[in-house]
Amino acid sequence: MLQTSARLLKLLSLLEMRRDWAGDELAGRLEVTTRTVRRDVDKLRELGYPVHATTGTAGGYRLGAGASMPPLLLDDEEAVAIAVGLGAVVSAGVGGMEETSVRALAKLEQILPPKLRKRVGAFRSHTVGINFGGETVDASVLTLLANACRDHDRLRFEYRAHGGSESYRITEPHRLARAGRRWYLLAWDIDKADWRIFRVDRITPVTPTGPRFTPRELPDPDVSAYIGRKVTIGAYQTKVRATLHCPAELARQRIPERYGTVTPIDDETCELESRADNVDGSAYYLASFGWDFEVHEPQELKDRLAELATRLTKAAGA
Amino acid sequence: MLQTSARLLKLLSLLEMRRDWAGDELAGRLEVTTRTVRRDVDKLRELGYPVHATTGTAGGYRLGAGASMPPLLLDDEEAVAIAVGLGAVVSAGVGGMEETSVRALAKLEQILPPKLRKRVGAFRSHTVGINFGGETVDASVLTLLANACRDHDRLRFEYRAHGGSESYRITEPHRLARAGRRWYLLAWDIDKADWRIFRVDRITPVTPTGPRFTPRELPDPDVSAYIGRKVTIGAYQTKVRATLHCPAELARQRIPERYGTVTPIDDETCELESRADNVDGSAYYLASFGWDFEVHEPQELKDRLAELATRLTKAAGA
DNA sequence: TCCCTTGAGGACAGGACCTGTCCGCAAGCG
DNA sequence: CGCTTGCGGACAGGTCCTGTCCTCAAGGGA
Repeated sequence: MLQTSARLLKLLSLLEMRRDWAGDELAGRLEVTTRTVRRDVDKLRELGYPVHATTGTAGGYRLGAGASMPPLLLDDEEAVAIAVGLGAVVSAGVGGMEETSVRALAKLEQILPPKLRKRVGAFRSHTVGINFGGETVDASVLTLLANACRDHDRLRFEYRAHGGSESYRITEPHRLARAGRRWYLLAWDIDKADWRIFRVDRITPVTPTGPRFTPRELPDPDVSAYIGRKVTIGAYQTKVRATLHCPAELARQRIPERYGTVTPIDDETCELESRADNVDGSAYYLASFGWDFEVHEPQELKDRLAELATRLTKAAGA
Repeated sequence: MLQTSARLLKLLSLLEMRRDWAGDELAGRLEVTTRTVRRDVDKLRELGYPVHATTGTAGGYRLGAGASMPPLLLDDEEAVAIAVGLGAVVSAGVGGMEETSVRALAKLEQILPPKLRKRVGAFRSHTVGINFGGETVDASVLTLLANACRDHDRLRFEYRAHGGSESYRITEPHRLARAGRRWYLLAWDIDKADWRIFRVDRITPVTPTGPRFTPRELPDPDVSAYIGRKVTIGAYQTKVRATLHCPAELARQRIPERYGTVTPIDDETCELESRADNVDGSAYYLASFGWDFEVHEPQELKDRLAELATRLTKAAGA
């Protein structure tokens, strides 16, 4: 019964929208009797979505957190907000779990009504990006690649090689992965008849995507490791060592374990050790804490800091 | 029929998961005949979710983008990724549409299974935050406040006033809003019997939330404007004027309209004018472009840059 | 061009399911 | 104690669902 299914969905949407609902209200909204509401609530429960109910004057229904994830019923604005937000996170590479985020974003964008997609696009172009020293990647390119991987669609794109020369590639995209601060695409290059790793920020995809292909066996089951091996230069290569003039506890609060390790020296200072792929990023990151610090290595970072200091001195004026 | 509804949901989930599905496959997954699959597909279409179908050898079903947003069926990982990502965006205040993002996040967290919620929490604490000069706000505090506003739950919290003194507040929370780089809560303070505006980063909420209350008429229908008027100090108050040593076009590419206006001076330089609430933020932002620049006002920003330059000189070592 | 594959959809029959109505019960709350 | 609100059994009429069978239509490959 279509009406029943639609009503169940609507009921779920109502329950997600507000926390407490009286049976009466729900019945009114759904245009059925309260008896039917009770039955529908039961159905949701049978489907595994725990709807709590309380009796008495202030009673009502309330959707709880269950064992599995219920369908998310978003209104237009929320959908746009998630697309924009997730896009910002993904393209800046913050938050961790990058691949999954891209997958989720791709899923969302695929079913996003065109009207909303436009709004997302408009927002992305007018929004201050999170850009923390590293290059950002266009979120729409990422979702396009993610979808092509998922759907085994052949992909054609312009690729700007390191030297600046452009080439036209026809590929069978297999995986999207992050290494360091960059996104990479692992794909089978048709013309070269071999696996290639492409930097996503150098890709300009050609739409529409091509015909479907049958996936090949990957050159290595652990794609991240494979990319990490192949893309030797750049990613998380340089060791950074610095003394921070602040208590270790404070530093630990501000600096996530993921970024690096903090070792106390005395009550007032501590040592930070981490790896960075991007000297600029590290420079801004260290500067942003507001503590005094000294960098011991790499020299490159010290040079960059000196350079930055010069620029800022000039910027501050006479 | 429960089975039918559940099957429709499962069908939708399958269609969201992969792009192309053969009728056979779907029938197998759903354990019904292909005839029933066809009928179910029809039902989805009637519900407004456009399912395209192609005949022939490479035929199959495919979910398209419709007029309205279909329910998002996320797997566990995707749900966690969205919660983490959106949390990062919201607490850093990037991406725009802050209020809606918080609403969406609150909705998601409310139905997030406890197991996943733990994973989200773990991730948040181990993750490098986006922290661009401004204070970040705890995403879980924000969602808690958003939910309290939505559900009209009384809220108790510890509040650290400007001077550092703590007070215990019992409030009726009404709205959450951003002004400048900060989050504010507009609430009715029970003890003071008046409206108060609280900075979210100074709030430590006490769980659980209290009993429900009936919302009052807001002191001003335009809450942002109201907060903007009341919170005179800080928010987007200072005018920033700087000369950038780069072509105007380039600057316009990097600097979103939202942040400020760029006026060309000559082919090599341009002027940037914007407003900032946060001198630190502006300092890092300007520095991050990699162009030479000079700040004309405010003096505070120049001081900060000079200070930063000193620190960086020291950091770069002898 | 022909044939195979795959989706579309009408007809049919048996059965499952849904809904509204009526009613007695239980649990909060004042 | 009484009011409000949710719970759920029973019942009857009607709707809807499913599998089966069959004929078409539209791509794609040989």
